[in-house]
Amino acid sequence: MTLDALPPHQGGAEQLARLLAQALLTGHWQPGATFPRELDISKHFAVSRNQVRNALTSLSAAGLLERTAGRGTLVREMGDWHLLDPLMSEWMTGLVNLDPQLVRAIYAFRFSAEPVVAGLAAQAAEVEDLERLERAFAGMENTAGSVDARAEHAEYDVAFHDATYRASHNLVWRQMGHLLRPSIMALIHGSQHRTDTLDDSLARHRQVLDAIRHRDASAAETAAREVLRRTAIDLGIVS
Amino acid sequence: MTLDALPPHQGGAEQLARLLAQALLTGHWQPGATFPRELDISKHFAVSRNQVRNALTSLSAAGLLERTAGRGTLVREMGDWHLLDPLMSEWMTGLVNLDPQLVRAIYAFRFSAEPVVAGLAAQAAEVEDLERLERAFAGMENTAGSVDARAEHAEYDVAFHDATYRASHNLVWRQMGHLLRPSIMALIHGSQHRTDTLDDSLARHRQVLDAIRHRDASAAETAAREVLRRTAIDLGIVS
DNA sequence: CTTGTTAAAATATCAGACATTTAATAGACT
DNA sequence: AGTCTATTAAATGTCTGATATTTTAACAAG
Repeated sequence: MTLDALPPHQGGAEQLARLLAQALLTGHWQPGATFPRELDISKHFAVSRNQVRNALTSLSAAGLLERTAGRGTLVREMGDWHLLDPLMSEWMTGLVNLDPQLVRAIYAFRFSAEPVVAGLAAQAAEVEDLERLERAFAGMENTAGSVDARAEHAEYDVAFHDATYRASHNLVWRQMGHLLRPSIMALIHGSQHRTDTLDDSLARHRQVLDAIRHRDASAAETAAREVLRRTAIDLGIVS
Repeated sequence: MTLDALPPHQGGAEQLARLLAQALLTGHWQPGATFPRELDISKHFAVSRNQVRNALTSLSAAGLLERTAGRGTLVREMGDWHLLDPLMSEWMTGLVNLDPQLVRAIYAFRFSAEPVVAGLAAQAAEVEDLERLERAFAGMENTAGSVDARAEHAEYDVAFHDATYRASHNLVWRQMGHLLRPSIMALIHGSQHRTDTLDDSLARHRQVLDAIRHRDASAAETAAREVLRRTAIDLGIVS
């Protein structure tokens, strides 16, 4: 695959990194293939070799590329990607072409992990955590009806789950909140948005919130599982 | 804090990055403090400014530093560290001065996560996964007695838990295996190494292996919890 | 007291030469 | 023929010095 299929580029090595990363994430290059040379990228986008090198440094730090002197740059396979690198989450948000296998993997992770996280949150949540959760939930309620507030609703959805991870008060779990945005965003398309399912989703989120508020760990676990269950069934993760 | 307290340096930006990272990880600089300037580091270690910039790029990608043009380089607090970055795990291994709060956080994560992972492994393990687990367990058995094989025993211990994460066959869980090495290594010091507790540990690992082999998810969960329980009690994570 | 200007200091970027590593190729010797 | 050894080419890595940009602080003018 060549560079010609990519959109133009404007300003900054970070933008260039995002551009190339998104191309890699959506499978524009086969794993194991050789990536274009630095000078070719430099010519194509009319940027300095430095910018290219900075961008490629980010991509190889994220496990998307493997560079060796003399040989060139190789495209790594999905299993080598650093899915928990915050940069990866940033690059993934807004992509509608994400590999379904990847979406499934991330959601399967959430389906197994979030009940535990909710349980920990119920044990460790402080006042500010509850306030964050309540703000996010209120936002979800307010934006539930209108069709043109779907993006905003998704943001509150992300905020709710992220608040759950943060409420666990564990440094490691908290970092995984980064995965939420791409995971939730990737599923907006392809979901039904019927009013009854939306009400259902709201009710289940409320149960999570209540369980955490009452410091009931096992109730929070089952409630979190219920929140994710329907989508998990749709994705074939659980029956 | 100045650079004078750091050991000398030899060869490569990666080595320099490791050196500085380990200094940051062990708290040589206070969060919020300003890090030495590029040129000062360059002078002090007698390396080119390029090497310094490459090293600092890694450190800021890992969330250890925050660099802004004109202002300088600031030291970030522990909550901002990217604990799941593989480079971080590499830098942490071999450190005996790790912040106890960090060790506790990582272990608390494992204590909540590994039962789930073991359960998934019981559902998803394939032949090669079982072989990996058995090889690691056999290594643990063979190195259990001798005192001077403690390091080797720890390696097999890491391999066993890593094999569990891999057996879950989930791309996200698999990445978290990186955390195992620093977590296990950090606990070798300070543990008792009494023969009976070691036998006990071996027996519990065997139960995990057997549960996965028999595809018994809930048995694997409880067995994994038992493996981690004693240390969790010692660290005050659970009572 | 506020605003605008200037100067200093730090990181960011650029350009070009040079170094190092890797792979392929051509030759020489057995 | 086959194998080992130079040689060459091509790619990434590194160095150096100059320049650009950003931020902060000092200071002067209104």
